[in-house]
Amino acid sequence: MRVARELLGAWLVVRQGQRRLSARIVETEAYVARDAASHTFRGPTRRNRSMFGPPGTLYVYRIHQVVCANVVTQPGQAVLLRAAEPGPGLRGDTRGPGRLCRTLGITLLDDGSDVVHGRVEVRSGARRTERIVVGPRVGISRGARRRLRYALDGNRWVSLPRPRRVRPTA
DNA sequence: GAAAAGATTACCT
DNA sequence: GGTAATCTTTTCC
Repeated sequence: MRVARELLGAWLVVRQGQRRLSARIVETEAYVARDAASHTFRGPTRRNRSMFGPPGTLYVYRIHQVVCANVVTQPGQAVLLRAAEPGPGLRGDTRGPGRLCRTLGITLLDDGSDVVHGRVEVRSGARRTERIVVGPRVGISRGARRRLRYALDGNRWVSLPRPRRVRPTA
């Protein structure tokens, strides 16, 4: 979950042919070991196999009609990218994990790729002075109370409901 | 082989 | 604020 905080402010860059779509990550959620809400809770399956890959692996899965993207931190653990602020020239809605992937063009084909050398790239950038807020995770029924959701305080691209509690330690 | 649930989103009242 | 859409993966018989 340390990585979940470090990813805040990082740039997500997707190569789309000649174009490069970029957005700045403003909201994440951590899914850790022995976490009942995690897809890895019941062991490896065909869907979550890339989540057991090495750190830096992209885990993309489908839910309902959309796909969501995660960055693997340790085998079996990952950080869900929930929202981002559109970069220069990027238009579209990137508020929410499904819309973020749709707007940036991330698909199931990117599942298992490397976020350093792959088509979908994460560039850690210097975070500004924004504070980090934490709150309960959303959209899940098990382990929802754990405060593993992180966001940049006051950023308008953070999805609702917004976390409110300012993180205790700087 | 059949049934249930889901890390969501959009649209209705 | 509540519910439906929609379909894949997982789970159970």
